[in-house]
Amino acid sequence: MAVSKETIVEASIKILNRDGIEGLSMRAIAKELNIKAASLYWHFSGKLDLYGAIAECLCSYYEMPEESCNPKDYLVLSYRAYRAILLSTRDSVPVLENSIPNTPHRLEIINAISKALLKVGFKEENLMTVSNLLNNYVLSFVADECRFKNTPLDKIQELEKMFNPQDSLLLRATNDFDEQFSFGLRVLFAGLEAVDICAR
Amino acid sequence: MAVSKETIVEASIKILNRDGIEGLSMRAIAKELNIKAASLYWHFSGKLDLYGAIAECLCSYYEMPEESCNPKDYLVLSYRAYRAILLSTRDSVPVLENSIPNTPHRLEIINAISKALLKVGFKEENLMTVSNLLNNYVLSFVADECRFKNTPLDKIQELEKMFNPQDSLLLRATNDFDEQFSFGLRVLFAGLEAVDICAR
DNA sequence: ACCTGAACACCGTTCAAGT
DNA sequence: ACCTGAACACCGTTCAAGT
Repeated sequence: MAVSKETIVEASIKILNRDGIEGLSMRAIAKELNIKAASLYWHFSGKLDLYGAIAECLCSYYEMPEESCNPKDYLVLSYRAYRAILLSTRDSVPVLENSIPNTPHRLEIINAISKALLKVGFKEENLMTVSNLLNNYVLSFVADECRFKNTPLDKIQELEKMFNPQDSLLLRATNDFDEQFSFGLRVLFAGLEAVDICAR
Repeated sequence: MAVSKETIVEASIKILNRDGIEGLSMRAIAKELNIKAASLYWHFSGKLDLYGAIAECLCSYYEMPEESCNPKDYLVLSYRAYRAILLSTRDSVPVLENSIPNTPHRLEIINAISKALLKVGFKEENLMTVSNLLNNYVLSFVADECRFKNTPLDKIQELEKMFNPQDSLLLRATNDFDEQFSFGLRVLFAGLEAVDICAR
């Protein structure tokens, strides 16, 4: 049974979750599929092309919120769903960052969010700036979140002592990631409205 | 004449500016200094240790703004200076991201900014959250800025057409990076105040 | 104290050749 | 259409040995 783009992507995601992006070598993917690394180049032009396919697959699981509700809630729900996808697969952030969002599902997400941003009242000329700001927020938040979750407790306490010689404020602050993520979103939306590139 | 940690870092920065982080291999650094790659391991425990030293060196050029002016201006000037350092050396962002900020100059910057954030009125329990938000903003902004500047014009126009079938709004929006950077900072500060984790 | 040679265990990618 | 063997040009890191 011949492999396909789909089975290669599937195997890649399996390896990502097991070994992280460090372990995602062409040879490792090939081994997972019982073929040789060179064969992968018949399906993909190179590693970045494969990253693009992985990212596209991840984004295909994106659950579009209901159109009906008000556009601001829609945006918050969109970004929550975006984060959920990023959290579902280990090291998804560098995969997304190193691939161009020119595939159907990724463009669909971008378009849906762009439309909602315009509905909320952001000026069209600021659309790219605003969506970049929000996109970077989500990506860097999740990257930090994963780094934190993959750091052993003693290392964290070591770092804590450096930044805050008193006591462990850091841990208390960073424990609830859902709440922290929502907090950041509130900050960004409030800020964007206040700086009145918003029409209303 | 034997090399030292300093000359190794110097050579590394030279290579970064010339070839980017892809070109910064242990062998390339050694060649630049007319030694062999294995020798570097007498000075540094590994590549991440070297990244830490490069980051520390870059941060030593940080120009602390005057203490006297009001704390909010101080913060804006701090983040501008931070961005200036990141822009001064190619691919500095991944170097910073992959090293632990436990060296003197980096801690100095973190402490100075923390103090200013508290002065502005942010609650101590939110200090880490707020400074992470701002730090991530600067890093991801500069990463995008560099990506944009290193992308040939025809590639950019190709992408533009994908996101905005009408015309080239993107280019107009992203031309002035200084202004864009300040815009993002204004958004974040306005948002942080509005979400009233700010005491005043 | 500082450096090297040689090796180990890897990478991504190419390409003629196989079926 | 799909895969392989073999090679090319690299990596980071270790370690006994040299001066």
